[in-house]
Amino acid sequence: MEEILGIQEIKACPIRYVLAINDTLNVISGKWKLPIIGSILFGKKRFTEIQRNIAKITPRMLSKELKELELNGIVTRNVYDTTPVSVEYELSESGKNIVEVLDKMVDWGLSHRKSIMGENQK
Amino acid sequence: MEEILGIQEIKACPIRYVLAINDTLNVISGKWKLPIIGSILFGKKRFTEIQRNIAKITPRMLSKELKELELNGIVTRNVYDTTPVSVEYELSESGKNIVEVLDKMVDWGLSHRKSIMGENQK
DNA sequence: TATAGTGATATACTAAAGTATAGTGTGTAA
DNA sequence: TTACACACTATACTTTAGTATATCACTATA
Repeated sequence: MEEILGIQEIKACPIRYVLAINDTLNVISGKWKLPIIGSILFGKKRFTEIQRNIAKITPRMLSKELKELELNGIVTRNVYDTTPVSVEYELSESGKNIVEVLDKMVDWGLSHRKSIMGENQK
Repeated sequence: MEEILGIQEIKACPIRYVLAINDTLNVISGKWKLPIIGSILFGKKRFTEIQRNIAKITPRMLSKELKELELNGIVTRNVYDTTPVSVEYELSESGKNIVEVLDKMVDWGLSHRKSIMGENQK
């Protein structure tokens, strides 16, 4: 029943629904966006802290992705006038809410894994 | 409150949660996977029907993506022994359930869009 | 016999995403 | 004054994703 509702929403399929899905995908797809979101999910962090948090990310990628996330309103960049300047990155409200999407993805991912295991045991 | 629950789920952050999110992302990211899922969401379809459904997809891409979706257990391929053979593609149960994830993505995408509009009007 | 449809595959290419490595300007601590 | 931390940027490169175009074996219809 719940599934049918979802289907009908997509069935109506106005362009803005497709756009909304794409917006969401753009925020979370790519190799580094999720790790970055994960890293600042429980509080603001500085550039180098995030970098230390995420194994193998290069400063180039971190800088590039943070800029993109900021531009898209997912991350807020706070510059403090200390010497030397310190910069903290934080999730916006929207950024925090994405957790709801991630939770659904975890649910689906886990149940899909289970269903595949079941197949293999047949 | 609901948000906090989600956060704590991720906070525990065992490797399999991260894997689950990645599984889900792999199913829906890329240029053609969502259009393909959309095309067969309301019933099985044949190769050429899907191709006609999705503007500008090449047979190479459709073939490649369908294979991948089948391998990942999202799509089922049914071959009928007619002359010439006809092949129908259909979403698996898991494939159908992904709609729940998509719905959440629509919700977040729309509310994020709204929040950004609000910013611009300040 | 020619033409078109079905369900693809092969080869070669371009574009986008990501990596490697080095370097910048500022300040602090030994 | 040497060395290191911070917050990056620049240049060049490789890898992956996606495109373009041609072709295949088969069959049905004109």
